[in-house]
Parts: sequence; structure tokens; C-alpha cells
Amino acid sequence: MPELPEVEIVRRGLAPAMEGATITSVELRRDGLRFPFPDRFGARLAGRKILALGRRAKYLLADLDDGMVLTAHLGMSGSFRIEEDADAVLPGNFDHGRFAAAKHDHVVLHLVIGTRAARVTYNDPRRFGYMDLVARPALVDHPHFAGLGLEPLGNELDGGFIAARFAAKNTPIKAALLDQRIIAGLGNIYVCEALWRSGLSPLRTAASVAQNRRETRTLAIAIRQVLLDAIAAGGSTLRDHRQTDGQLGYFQHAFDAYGREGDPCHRASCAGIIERLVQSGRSTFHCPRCQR
DNA sequence: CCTTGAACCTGGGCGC
DNA sequence: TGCGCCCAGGTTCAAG
Repeated sequence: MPELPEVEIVRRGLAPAMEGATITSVELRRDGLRFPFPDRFGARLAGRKILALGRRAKYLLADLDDGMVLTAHLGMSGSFRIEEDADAVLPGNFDHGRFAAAKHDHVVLHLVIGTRAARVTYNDPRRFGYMDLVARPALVDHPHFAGLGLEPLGNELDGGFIAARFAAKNTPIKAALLDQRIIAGLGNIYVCEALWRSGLSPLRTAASVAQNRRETRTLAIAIRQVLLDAIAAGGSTLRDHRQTDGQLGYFQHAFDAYGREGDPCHRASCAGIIERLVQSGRSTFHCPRCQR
């Protein structure tokens, strides 16, 4: 499911329920997801207050009142949902047995804010997601974060950055944009969409784009704008992405390339047909006529 | 260092 | 209905 826009939508949905809440207990329905949960995961979360819910690339970061950060990655199929827990009696007396878990519900956080209780459930059929608990100062050195590239909606992403970082790369621009060590947060959908908006062929080498000042600038703007447009639409729902209130995302209706194989190109006065090809094992959708 | 491809998992869709 | 195959929003690890 989730690329940067979907994760940001999840963050915005979870924040009102989580920021300021205390974790009263945690249910772990298995030993781990893609990786094992950290030692005593549930016990270390219980009793902690969540100070803030942030995001780095495709990761959610919950800052806790003991200086630790709960990190979560949603993999391909992870999702969170919030349910009001009207029956919960305040601290120390939860009756978890009342709730029937859905298939693939792996983690349940029981929360209280004041007199209100809620539970936040992580569901992930494919279990490519992961969670960890890291001390805030150690986060930058953590293996999952140390190598992470630029935040694409930050101030530093511009044509100059792309020119500098792509100059020596002979891989296709498609692969370079998916490389989280350079720009962190793009995935298959938004790379296809950004390249379509830029009029750049996914088959071009990163280096060839880096040489053209106009193209790097156009690409930087397209990346930022497609992410902003997707966030404004609540993300893209292909299968299972939901906003935390259960609403679907709507950006999939605005796709110009992704998933449109055989359909006419949306570009004004372009008579091209969107084609699908495979690059490094993943589908690329593009218009061979206007993406050069 | 660089690049590609397989692996990790489950489920949905399609052809037969 | 059922089976087999292909495909899927991501990342990591091994191998060339």
C-alpha cells in the first residue's frame, strides 16, 4: 500500500487519537512481522505517554515520554484503524476478550486520553511491515534510518540536488527515483506519475537527466507536486489503503500513468497509449510518445 | 562500490 | 468450484 502520501494520511488520521494518549496495554498476536518485535516490546510500551506522532519517509515515528521512539513501517499491506473503546473501564481493568480480532490484526495498542479510551490496531496480511523501539538520539544511526535520503517535501529537494546525486548514476531514472538512499518516500506509483508529469522516459539514465538543468528542475517540481496532490486527495487506494476513519483515498482516480496500460495518454494533444514495461522487476507505466 | 534478481508473505483476479 | 499462474503500494540480502 503505502508510499509517502499514504503514510502521511495515516499519520494525520492517527495523531488526534495518539498524541497525548497513554498506552495502557498492548496486545501482540504474533512474535513479529517482517522482523521479530524487540525484547519485551509490549511491556516497554505499556504505561508510556505518546508525545507526538511524526513521519520520516515511509516510517511513522511515535515519540514516547521515556525518550524512546516507536517506529513503524507499513510494508506493502499494512494499515492502522482506530476504534473508540467505549466499554473500556479506566486504567487497569480492560477486557480485551470482548473484541473479536480480524484476520491479520497483529498489534493492538490500547490507549486512554482523559476519560476516553480507544484502540489502535495494526493489520498487515503480508507482514512486510515492521515495528521497533529506538532511543531518540540513536535513531539517526539506526540501520533503517541511517542511509535514508532526502525528504522529498523538505526544502532541499530541487533540480540542483537531483543533478548532483544522479550525475554518476547509469541506472534508469526509474530505479534511481525508487532508491530510498537518494530521495526517501517515493514508491512505484509516484515515480511513474512524476516521470509522466515531467515528460521524461523511465528508460533514460539518471545521468542523462542530471545533465539537463531544465529537466532536473521539472522533475523536482513534479515529484513535490504529485506528492502534495496525493496527500490532498487522501492518498491512493488500490486495495487496502484506508484513511484511519475508514474512508478511501481518491488519488487513484487522478493517475495519468500508473495502472493505465492500453489507455490513451492524458497529455493534451498527445495521441500516445500508455504502455507497461518491467524495470528491475517492477512494472513501469509510461507514454512512449510524450515521455522522452 | 554498483546492479540485478530472488526472497519474504498473503490474497485477488483470471484462464482453463 | 478448483487449480495454477501472475500480479501487487517495499525492503533486504546474495550474487554477479
